[in-house]
Formats: sequence, structure tokens, C-alpha cells
Amino acid sequence: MKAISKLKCIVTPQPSVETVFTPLLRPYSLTAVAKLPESSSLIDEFTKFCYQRDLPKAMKAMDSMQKQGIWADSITYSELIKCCLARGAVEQGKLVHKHVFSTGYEPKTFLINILLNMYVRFNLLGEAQKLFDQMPERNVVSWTTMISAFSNAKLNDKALGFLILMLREGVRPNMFTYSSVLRACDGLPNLRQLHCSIIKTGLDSDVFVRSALIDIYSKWGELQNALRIFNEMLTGDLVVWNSIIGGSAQNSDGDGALNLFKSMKRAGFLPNQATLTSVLSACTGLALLELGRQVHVHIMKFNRDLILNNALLDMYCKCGSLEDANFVFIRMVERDVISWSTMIAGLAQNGYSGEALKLFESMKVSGPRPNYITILGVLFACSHAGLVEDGWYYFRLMKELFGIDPGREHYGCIIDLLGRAGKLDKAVKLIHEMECKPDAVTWRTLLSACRVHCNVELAIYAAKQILKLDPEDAGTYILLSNIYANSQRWEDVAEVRRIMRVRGVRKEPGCSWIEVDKWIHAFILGDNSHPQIDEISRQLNQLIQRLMGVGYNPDSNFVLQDLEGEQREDSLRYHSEKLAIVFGMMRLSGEKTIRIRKNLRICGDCHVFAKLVAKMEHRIIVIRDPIRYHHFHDGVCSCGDYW
DNA sequence: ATAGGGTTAG
Repeated sequence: MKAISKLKCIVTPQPSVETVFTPLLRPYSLTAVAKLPESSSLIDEFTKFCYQRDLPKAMKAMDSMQKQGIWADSITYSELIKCCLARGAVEQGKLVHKHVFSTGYEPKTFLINILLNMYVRFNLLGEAQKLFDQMPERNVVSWTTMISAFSNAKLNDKALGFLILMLREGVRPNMFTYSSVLRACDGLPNLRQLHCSIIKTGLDSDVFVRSALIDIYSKWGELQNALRIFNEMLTGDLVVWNSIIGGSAQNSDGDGALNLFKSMKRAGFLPNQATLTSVLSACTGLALLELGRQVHVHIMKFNRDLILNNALLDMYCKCGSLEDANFVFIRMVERDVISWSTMIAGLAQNGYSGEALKLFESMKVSGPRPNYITILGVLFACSHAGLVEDGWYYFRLMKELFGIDPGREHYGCIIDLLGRAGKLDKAVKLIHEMECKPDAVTWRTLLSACRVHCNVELAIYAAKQILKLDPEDAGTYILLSNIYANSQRWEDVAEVRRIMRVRGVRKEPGCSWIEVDKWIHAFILGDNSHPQIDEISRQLNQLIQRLMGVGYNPDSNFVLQDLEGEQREDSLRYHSEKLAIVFGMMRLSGEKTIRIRKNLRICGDCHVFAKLVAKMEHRIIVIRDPIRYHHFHDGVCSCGDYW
């Protein structure tokens, strides 16, 4: 009411019925204010400062206007707010907000939306929400601003809640709304529901909505749907390509990602940082070191991009080239917690535990605060180096030292640590004491330890736990039946085989990949389609003969280690990694490292074989299986024969 | 005035 009286002094309007009852909803024409001679010069000054982006002078002018009870128009205020935003001037922004609301006019929805947006950009969601609640009228922009604020803050429930309220109030979402709210989906049913409404409104033709749809379908693991949306598109932009390439890479379809990347270039798009990050991530997944190196050459111009550098670092780590990884790491102009975690875990996984722990020490001194994943790498390093005491120390004190609660994966590392040290009973005890429920991975860790330490009874127990949680796990069935066979428990063997048949579980054939001269050669157990297979087999047989001369016995009884179920002697002889190693020796010059990626875990016989080849033939061999790295050099393996 | 894409573990 005070505001109203002020207003009357300036323009002295004839009060109508409406102005008496709804003064705040019916603003007087602002031109009436500007016409007053004594105020116009001040407003002109203010306007000038706003457009000149002279924040201090504009704020001063605004203050004088406030004292005289005169006001400028919404456009000018919106300029001033832009100026506050550009300078990060939070306090000044709040003053503008106060000023705008003291005019006695109800600020236009347009102007309040700009204020809303200002609070969102300043990350003051509470203020934004307060202002939003006070708005007499909210249009699609107001709602969308709130939805995008909450979905960016990962407060998905709130973002979706706003969409529902908006619909209830009869405000129709537009393409801006949908492209924001899609990121806040809480599951596939929800996503399908949103997708339906988008199709009904015809907004699925918008490129922003499309890229958001492609992205979110990929994030929920439905790459097929993402591809369908992508393929139905007639025109697209770089972001849409990036969405589908990134989606493929994230859903472990590296091949698909690389093919899409080729198509994208053919369609005339220039890749940017986001594209190249996904391409690197595809190389990482496929262990394509040489292709990754080529990408490295092409991203030199983006060498200040942190995310891209992190992806590059990870590529070198996961392709087993720690020299290159270190080269990238030390040259990075900026390193965040991901860079450090990647490097620490990379060193540990590739057998450089000491270096990993040293790096962690320097991170504690001069790096960012370690997070959940950093600690995983540290525990893994301790486990790998057999540092039981250090591992326990970090595990027990991680909450106290770094403020991180131990999760299932941390327990997994400690179980691995105890298992490696042969303390199986302690490992089992820990599993039963875990605060979070053990999952199949947890039990598989225990099973690994049982395998190495030949604890049959505990292995059977662990295998049964795995199968309860993951009834499709072919490797575990095979392992279980092998254990029974080894103990002559034929009825149990038959039972396991029967369950496998009933559940339709089929074992995946062992497959190894090796990159030679920009070609990827795949060797699949039982498949003879490689053009040089005869020569490879011949050389493999010769090699086996040579190795037998130094004590290699291919008929080893690796029942407990044979996760592939390929342990019959004839197939053992032709395990895919053996073919790949021989092929690598044939095609790669002596000083080159033979790098192989495998889909299944390496068996004990191949492990012995690789160690001997490395020693006898003076080759460095790196084999990456789904969870561990094996660097074979001079008769020893970086895994310390524990995997 | 409001919108979409990239990196660490599992």
C-alpha cells in the first residue's frame, strides 16, 4: 500500500475500480513516468549506463531513482541484470531485484523471468524458488527456467515435480522444456511416457529435443532406441552426432561409435572436443592404442581441454601404455580429481603399485581432494603390492581422512587384498559384515582367491552365491562343474549342466583382438576364418615344441583356473590369446610390444605360456582381460600371478 | 527471457 501512495505522487492517475482492487496486477503505463521532465534525465542517464555496462554508475543512478520514486522500463532493467551476470555481481543483482519490486508496479513476467534466470545462474536455487513462488503469473519460460535449474543440479524429483505442476496449471511445455526435463528422467517408464508426449506435440522434430532423447535413451542403456531416433532424423547438427557417438561409446559399442564418427566426417561435420572425447573412449574400450595415438595427434589444438585430456590419459592407461599416460599427465596444464584418479588406478592396474601410491602421496600434498574412485585405486594398489597393512589403514580411515564412506567396491578391494594374502576366512568374515549387500562382483572376488589358494569348499560356496545373484553367468557354471568333476562328484556335475540347459545359459567363446597395421585381427576359439590361420597354427605348434624343451607342459591341470571352460587339451592349445600372440610375433617387429585384448579372463595355461614366450623370445606382451592387466616381461607377469 | 553432446570405478 505504501508503494501505491508513492506512485500517486508521480502520475496522479484517476483511480479506477481495478486499480483499487488489483493494483499489483494492472501496471500503469510506464511511458507516463518517462514523460515527466525532472525524472527523464535521470532515467536517461541510468539507461545510458546500463547499455554501456557501467555497473557502478548504473547502480548509483538506480539508487537516486529509488529515492525519487521514479522507474525505468523492463528492458533497461534486463540490461542491468545481464551486466550483473557478466560480472558475477550477486549483491548488485539482489539490489536490482529489490528495486524492481518496490516500484508499485507489478514487474512484468518477462522481467521476473530474467531475475529468476539470474538466481539460477548464480546458483542460488533457494532464492529462485522463493521468487518463483511469489510470481502472480508464470509462463512457459518461468517453468522451464526452474525445470532446467533443478535438472542441472541433478535434483530430478524436483524437476519432474515442476513439470507436473506446470501441466496441472495448464501451461504447455515447449521444446525448451522437454530438452531440459528429459535429463531428469528417473527411469525408462518415465522416459517412454515423456517421449510419447513429445511425439504427440510434434516437438520430436526439434534438434535439441532429439539430442536430449538420444542421450537419455543411451544413458538408460537403450542404444537401439537412441539409434532409431538418430536414424529417423533428416537433418541434424554436431551435437546430435556427438550424442549418438557418445551413446555408442558409453554402451560399449566402440565399433559402432567409430563407424558413426566416420559417417559424421563424411557428412561434412568437423569434430569438436566432445566428439573426440567419445572417440577416445571408444579406442579405450577396444584397446586400440594405435588409433588412439592418431587421435592424440589430432587433438593437439585442444590441448587445454581438461575432459579431453582425461580421456586421453585413460586411453593410454587402459591400452597398457603407462609411458604415454605419464607423458600426458605431467604435461596437463590443469588436473582435476578425475585426472589423478585415472592415473593412480591406471598405474595400479598395470602393475605399478608403488608408483600409484607415490602419486597418491603427492596428490594428498598438492592435488585435489580424493573422492570415492580415487580411494578405490589406492586400495587396489595396496592389494596388488601385497600391502595388507596400508590397505587396511586406508580402508578403516577413509571416512575419517577423506570423508568417504566405504562402498561395495571398497569392500571388494579389501576382499581382494585379504584373498591375495591367503586370509580367506577373514575375507569371508568381512563379506558377512559388510554394510552394503555383497553383489555378484563381491563373490567373484572371493572366488578368485579360492581359485588361487585351491580352497574347493569355499569356491563352491562363492560360486553358488554368484549364481543366485547372476543366474546367467556362464563362466561360473563352468567353473563349478569343473570343480565337481575334479572331486569326482559326477551327480553334481550333471546337475550343474542340467541347470545350464534349463536356463539356456551359453558360454561365450573366448576371443582375442590384436591391432596390426591399422587392422584389428580377431581370433575366436574354434573359428578358422583368419586368412593366415594355417601359418599361425604351424608356428604356434613349433613354439609350443620349443617351450616344452624348457619345461612347459601344456596339459597342465588348471581346472580351478579355467574360467573359459576351454580346458580340453586340443582347445587349450588353440586358446585365442595364444593365436593372437603368435600372430603378433609374426607381424610386429621385435622391439614392439604385443598388445592383446580379451573378452574372457586369461586361463592359467595361457598365463604360463605368455610368461615363457616373453622370456624365451624376448618380447613384451600385454594382455588386457575384462578386469585385469597382464604385462609379461622376462618370464614374469605384472599381476604377480594373482588374478 | 527458457534447451541438447564429452572424462575416472563397477
